[in-house]
This record gives sequence, structure tokens and C-alpha cells, in this order.
Amino acid sequence: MMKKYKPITQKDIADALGLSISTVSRVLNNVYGIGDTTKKLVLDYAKETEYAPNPIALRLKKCRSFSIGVVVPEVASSYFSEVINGIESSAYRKGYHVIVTQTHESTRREMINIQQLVYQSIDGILVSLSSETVDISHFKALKEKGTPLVFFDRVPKDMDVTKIAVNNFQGAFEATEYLIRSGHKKIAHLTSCANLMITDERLNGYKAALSKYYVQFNANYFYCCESHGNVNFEVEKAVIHFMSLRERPEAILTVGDKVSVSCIKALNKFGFKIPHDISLVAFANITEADMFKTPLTTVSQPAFEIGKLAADKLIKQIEDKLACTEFETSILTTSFDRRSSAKLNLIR
Amino acid sequence: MMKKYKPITQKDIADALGLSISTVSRVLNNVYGIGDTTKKLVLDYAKETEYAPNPIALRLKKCRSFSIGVVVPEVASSYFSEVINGIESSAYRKGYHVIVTQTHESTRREMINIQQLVYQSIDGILVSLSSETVDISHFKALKEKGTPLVFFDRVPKDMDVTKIAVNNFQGAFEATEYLIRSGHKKIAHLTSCANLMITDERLNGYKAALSKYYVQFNANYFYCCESHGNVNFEVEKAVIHFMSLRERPEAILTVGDKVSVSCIKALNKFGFKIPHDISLVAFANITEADMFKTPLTTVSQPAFEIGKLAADKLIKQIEDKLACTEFETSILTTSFDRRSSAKLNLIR
DNA sequence: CTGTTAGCGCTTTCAG
DNA sequence: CTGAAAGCGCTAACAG
Repeated sequence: MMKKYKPITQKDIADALGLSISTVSRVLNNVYGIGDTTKKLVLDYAKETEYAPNPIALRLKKCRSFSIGVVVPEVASSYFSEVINGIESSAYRKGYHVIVTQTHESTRREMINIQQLVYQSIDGILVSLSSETVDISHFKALKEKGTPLVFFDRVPKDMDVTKIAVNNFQGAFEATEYLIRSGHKKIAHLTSCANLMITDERLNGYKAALSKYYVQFNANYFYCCESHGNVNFEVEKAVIHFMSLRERPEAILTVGDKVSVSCIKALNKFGFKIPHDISLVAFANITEADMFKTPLTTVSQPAFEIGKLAADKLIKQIEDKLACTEFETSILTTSFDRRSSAKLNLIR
Repeated sequence: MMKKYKPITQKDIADALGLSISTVSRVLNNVYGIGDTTKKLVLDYAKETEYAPNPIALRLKKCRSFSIGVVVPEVASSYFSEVINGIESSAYRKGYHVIVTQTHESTRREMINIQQLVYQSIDGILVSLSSETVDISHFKALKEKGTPLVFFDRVPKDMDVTKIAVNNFQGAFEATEYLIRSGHKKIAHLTSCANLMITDERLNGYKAALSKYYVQFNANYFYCCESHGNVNFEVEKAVIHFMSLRERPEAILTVGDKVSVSCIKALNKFGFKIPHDISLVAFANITEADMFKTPLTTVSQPAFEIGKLAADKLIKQIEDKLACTEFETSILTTSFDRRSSAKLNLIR
């Protein structure tokens, strides 16, 4: 039989010292009004026996766990793993533990994870939506129940809640403008996650830049990957589509880590040289972007900062006594890293 | 005041139906011997009200949580994030939740995380040692207490426990042999994590290949990064060291994801061309290896498989009634992906 | 200043 | 077949 480790409890201390459990509890919780003698006695014995409170019992009692749940699509991503580091750095400092769960872009998994976290008496939840998710009623329900909740990056459209995001419109606008100003006119936009608001925002930024320079939006130059499966395959289809167009695009603005990487792979596979045959700018966080065959020009997000801020906001919400009724949206700025994947046809 | 969500309990059901809590419990747990009428009554009501058992209460009661803890150095790593996916895929299928924690290579964090996991009534723990860790008594204590425990990749040297690893010796041997057979004689070895057994094993594989081809081991060609801090900086120092040697090495065998990437960056920074000026083979899992300026030849590990296997072994250990006294070590094989970062000087 | 008691949600004897 | 009661470890009134 598996012997389970049985840590020392308050009862053990009480018995050993001939005190009552409540006295022990009070000492350990440093409650006002205990005799110095007993106090010392208990404290010493506790230290000696390496007493540590049982967090499970605490949770059951207080419905509070000093831990926060994180729900992300995927952990195997430069972006999300950096965000997680940011979350941890802040949470850890404030005495919270972090429980990370992945949805793998599935709404079902998202719901299960949320459900689980709630039942684990988690104090609050940090979410970046799965791409499959359209109906966000499970989050609305959560909010109704009073669970502190903060969204980041992939935030919901119509929900009044604390959100952390970047200036997606602006980021895409700048990238597109850069492409135009360096001489490209036929600029394709390759994206995914049709359901997500960030996808729209970026598309709008792209369109706005186009229209600022009187470039007509061409529906043939827009492709949105389903991505509920093999991204590589979808992206290859997109690349084939673009590159077999009569009016082949001169540049592509890709969105998303995976899509961007897949796009480069597909381009390589079909023998297109970057930027000779086609220019590329990626709205993505790719740590190794400068090591690629053609160092990749990117629009990237301050992932660590986002995580940190999200955790800060969440913990503030958790610790504020009053039910939170004001929800702010924080917008951080993206950074544009010009490398060499976009050809400088003619710089004006 | 923050209103906490109050899920429906067995008591609620009992009250509503005029039954006793124990009857409800029995129905819900499908215990032998309940009237079909009451059974149906309870079941229907439970479904209707979306009753779900409170896992915290279950943990407190049973000291069992159906969740397993994972302790890794870092989540922002292709290798570890893939391992985590493997763990999840297996755990999830068997009804376990996965709690991931990071040590950031700190022994202190490692101990805290372990401690926390244990107190969370975790059913078992999966560990890959932090590089700082030399003393593994905290793990030995864990084992004594009967906590199911499985190590992977960075496994401890002298501890009788279940381990999952790869043939590190063999992997390094093959890489070195490949380098030698493609005409390199002066082969440097750049590594980190001096404390880890895998570091030794790989070093030994490297040395063995050298000696097989009568190449003398040269201590100047070996550099082990401290890595408790800025890896980039350490690696730059190493590169400067190697490249300013009178007898400059013709190739480097790097070990580790971060070190390998940093090495390429440093080489780029100082203007050395790969493989023209120096050849490179990396013992690392780098998903974008084939997209680099010079596609990187690598020895890589089946990360997903490792995670899956580790979780399987752990869950088996958890579910086996008897205390586990036999500990197996599973050795998976690395794969060698020949790309173009090693020059083919003369192939014999 | 300290002890008694009840209860968080659940399982599990022990009675009936 | 079902109910009462104890207990997992802890906190928090309520008494003394």
C-alpha cells in the first residue's frame, strides 16, 4: 500500500503541548491576544516539527487558494511562454501560485479548464481566448459569479471586463505602411483565427494603411487560415493561392507565430526567395527572427510586460474588497523590428 | 463584497429531495445498494442542477487530487513545452490534470515548488532537475514519503527512481563522429549545466568519438557555461575564447537550446560564417533549425514522446496499489538531423 | 487570554 | 435500503 505522507497538523501540536487546537491556530495566524508563553511554545514546536498549514484545508474553509489560473491556447509559443513568465514574476512576488492550462484552441477544452480551475477554488483567472471560441457565455457566467477575470491579447469583443492588449490596428497599420513606403503596392494579408477580435483589428489596420495610400483592397490578397488542424497545410494552400494569382502579391503581411513560420517554410518549399521574390513582414513574436535565412521583419508584442500587467490587474481585483464594477482596457504598444525580409524597392 | 460562486452541494440535493446526505453521496458514487427510485431521483436532480463534486473537499478527504505536478526549469523552451504537451496528452486521457511549475534553474524555487505541490495533495510529480541543483535530498525525502516520482531528461545520478532519458552518450558520439568523418579534427564542445548528469554523458560521448578516431582531447576546446544568469554573455565569452585560440577549432558541438542559439548569435555578431569559418552541430531541440540562415544540424530528443512516457509511468505508479520498489530507466533514442551547418571538408 | 463548538463538502463506518 | 455521526485540517464565532 502506498504510504501517503502525513504532515504534522495543528491537532498534533495541540496534543503534544496540551493546548487546544484553536489556541494553536490563533498563534499560528498571529491573532491578537495570546499569552507570550504559549505563543513561544507553539511557535517553537511548530518550527521544530516543520509545521506547515495544509492548503487544501484552507481552500475548503476559505474558498481561497492564493493561486491564479491561466488559460492559454498553447504553451509551446514564444509569445505565450513569455507571457507566462511575466505572470509568474508578478504573481510569485505577491505570494500567488500560477496554474497554467492549455486549450489547444478548443472551446471545449477552454470550458473544461475554466470549470476545473473554478472548482479548484482558484482566486482568479487569466485568459487568452481559444481561436475556436465564438460564444463567450461561459466567461460571462464566470463574471456573474464574481470570479476575478482578466483577458489578455485575445480578448472578447462584447464583454465588459478587464482587458490587456496591444494596439493591433496601429501595429498592422505601421507594418503595411512600411511595406507601401518601401515600394510595395500588392500586399497580401495572411491571417488565422477568424473569430478573434484581434484578427479584425489587424485587418483593419492593414486596410487603413492601404487606403491612406490609395491602394485598393483586393479580396484575393486576403486569406484567413482555418487553423483548426494542420496549420502548415492551410498556409501552404494560402501561399499557393497567392503565388498563382495572375497579379502575384509583392509582399505578405502575416499574423501569428505559427502562421508566420509556416509561411516562410512554405515559401522556401516552393522555391520563392525572401525578399527577392516576395517581401514578408510578420505580426508575431518570434525570438529567433534575426537568425533566419532572411532575418524577419516583425511587429511584436511586449509579452513579458503583458503577463506582468495582467497578473497585477487580476491580483488587484482579487484583493479589492468591493466587487469590481469598473473594467479598464490597457493598450500596450507593439514594437516594429525592421530586419531584412522586406525588399526596399524604392524608398520615398 | 466579492460574491463567491457557491456551487450546488450534496447537502443542497439532500435538502431539496428530503433525503440524507449519505444517500445522495452513495448514489453519486454509485455504491451498491440503493433503491432505484431514490437513485433516479437524485441523479435527475443532480443533472438538472449541474451538480459537480467539489474537488477540494475530495482532496481533503482522500488526500488524492487526480492531478500531477510538473517541475521544469523553463517553459519557454521548445523542448520543455513539447514535453509538457506530451505529458498533458497522456494525463488528460487518463483523467488527470497537470500543474506546471518552473524553477528557472534555481534549487530554491525547485524546493518551493515541490513543497507546494505536495501540500496541494498532488498525486505524483514529474521532474527535470534545475541546473543549479546538486543536493537532491529533497527528492529523496519525497520518495521516502511515498510520493510517486518520475524524472525525465535531467535525471539525478545517484537515486533509485523511475527515469526517462535519451541516449545522451550515443547522441553526442554520433554528432562528433559525423563532424570527424566530414573532415574536422579540432572540435570544440560548448556546454552548460555542469552539475547535470546529462552534461557528463554528452561530454563522454564526445570524448569517446574523439578517441575512436585518435583525436586527442584538448581541454582548451571544452567550455562549460555557468548559465546562472546571462547565457548570451557567457556564450560570447566562450566563443571569443575558442576563436582567439592559436589553434582555432574547426567545429563546435553545442549542447542545449539556449546555448546553441546564443552560440549562433555570437558567431554572427563577431562576423564568423557558418559553416565557412566554423562548423556547428547542436545537441538541442530547436523547431526552427531549418529556417536559420545556415540550417542547423541537430541531435534532438523526442520531446513529446518523453512527456507521454513519463506521464504514463507516473500514473502507473500512482495507480498501482503496492508501493513501488522497482524503478526502471527508459532510454529513448535521439535523432540526428543533418542540415548544413557543418562543412563537408572531405568525406571519407 | 484560552477552550468549546460548529462547519467548509465529502466519504464512510455504524446503526437502524 | 437509508440515516446519523464522525472526521479530513482548519477557522471563527461564542463562551468562559
